[in-house]
Amino acid sequence: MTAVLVIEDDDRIRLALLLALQDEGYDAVGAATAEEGLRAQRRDPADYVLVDLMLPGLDGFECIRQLRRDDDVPIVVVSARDDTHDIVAALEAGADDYLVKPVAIKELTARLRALRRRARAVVGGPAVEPVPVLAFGDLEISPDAGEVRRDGRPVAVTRTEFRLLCELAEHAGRVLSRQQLLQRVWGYDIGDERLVDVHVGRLRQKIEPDPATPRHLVTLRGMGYKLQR
Amino acid sequence: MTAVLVIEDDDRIRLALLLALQDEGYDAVGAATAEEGLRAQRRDPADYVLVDLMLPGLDGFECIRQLRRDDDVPIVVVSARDDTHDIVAALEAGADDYLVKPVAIKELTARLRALRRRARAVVGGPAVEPVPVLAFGDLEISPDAGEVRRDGRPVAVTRTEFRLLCELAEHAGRVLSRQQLLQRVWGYDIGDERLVDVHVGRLRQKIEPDPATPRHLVTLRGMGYKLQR
DNA sequence: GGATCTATGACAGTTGGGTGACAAATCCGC
DNA sequence: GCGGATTTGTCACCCAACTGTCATAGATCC
Repeated sequence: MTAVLVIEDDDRIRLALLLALQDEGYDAVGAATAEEGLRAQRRDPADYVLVDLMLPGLDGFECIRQLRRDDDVPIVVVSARDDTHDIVAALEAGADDYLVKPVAIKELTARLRALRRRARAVVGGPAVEPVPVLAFGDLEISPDAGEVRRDGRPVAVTRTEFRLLCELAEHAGRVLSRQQLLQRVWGYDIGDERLVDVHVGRLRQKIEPDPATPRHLVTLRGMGYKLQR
Repeated sequence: MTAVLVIEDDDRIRLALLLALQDEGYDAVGAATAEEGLRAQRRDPADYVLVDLMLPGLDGFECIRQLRRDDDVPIVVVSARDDTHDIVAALEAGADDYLVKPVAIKELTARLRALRRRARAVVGGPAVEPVPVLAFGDLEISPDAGEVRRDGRPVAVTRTEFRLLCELAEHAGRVLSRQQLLQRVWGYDIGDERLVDVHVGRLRQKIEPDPATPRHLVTLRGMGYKLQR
């Protein structure tokens, strides 16, 4: 059965969603806080996660980022706030869809089905499907395969380096500030920005032909880092 | 460049969408009917398709089904109708997302990016998100990339110069007083206005073919500076 | 021609980023 | 569990690049 995790602090709404989803044939479980939800998803991963934005403690955005960090589960935001800023921020954080309360259960399930078509394409599909690769000149990154190659030869990078690289690759050509990187790779709200420098330095040692004069992973003084061709 | 096909019969809306998407760095093309859109997509497949539901002749639902029949392109419905029935029907027909007019362009592009994360896995999909560029003749400024180009060649500018340039570019064609620039670039309420001169001068050295007779970054004596084509 | 506004070169103080060293934390084979 | 290897985060130092100030020269207006 398809399992859905509903992270929502309002008991009435959570219950209503759970019942409606169960009516539609889903195996729905609830969590009242982000922390609880994250724990539940780690323990027993659902096929979809519904998350509210305004949660006590860890808020929805942070919750999304943390979910996304170690899971590719489709995430749908269900929020009372109908504000472009929130929508963009939630999607940037890693959400797949954003619905404004009150939601029609039929629409919700239709959107879940639409998401499944895409999500399933990743895991299922033909066995010999070409692994998606982001290429930057002589540099190749396969986020799904967890692999980095230079000139076709595999390069051993650590997990943190890999996440950092993926984050930069995902936004190739754009500057990402140290803050943004800390936020997206480490999930820190605040923290020592120099940490990013160190990992960028280490990454350069591995992926740049000449680490002293980076060609791909470049510094924009005062702004941040970016990955380019 | 990432291509978007916009299928929408209302000329005004189609044009507005095309312009907004082009501003965001997409290669956007339009079609006024479903038939025209289908033909365009077969001839020269875009990376995303935006489609209206109420189209003359073949309607949006049918259009989606036909697109879906021979293409896995992400499809986003942009419709004036905010009705659960329509939403469910469109998603069932094969659409990936559904937005209600009027759409915020920032939300639209955020949703396209979110879709890309999912779609990428299928066929390699669109590579990386395009980076918006402001163009002034031979001068290109890309706020997101933190990059300035002249005649296509990158120009190294410092952070302050870059901010100054972006501020001027954002209000292209309009005079900005030294006060305004100080306020917006430096955040000073008061301060030495000469400071602006110095940075304008440095910027000219870098972006003007002949810094002594500026063509883009011009002085309006007694008023301030402006950036023009 | 004088007053006012702008351009620019020089300079010193400051900032920002690269890097190596090191200790804590984590992983891994046994 | 245990011990070594690897990874991770913190720190401090150094250098290069950047910034703001000032003085002077040049341009423009009336």
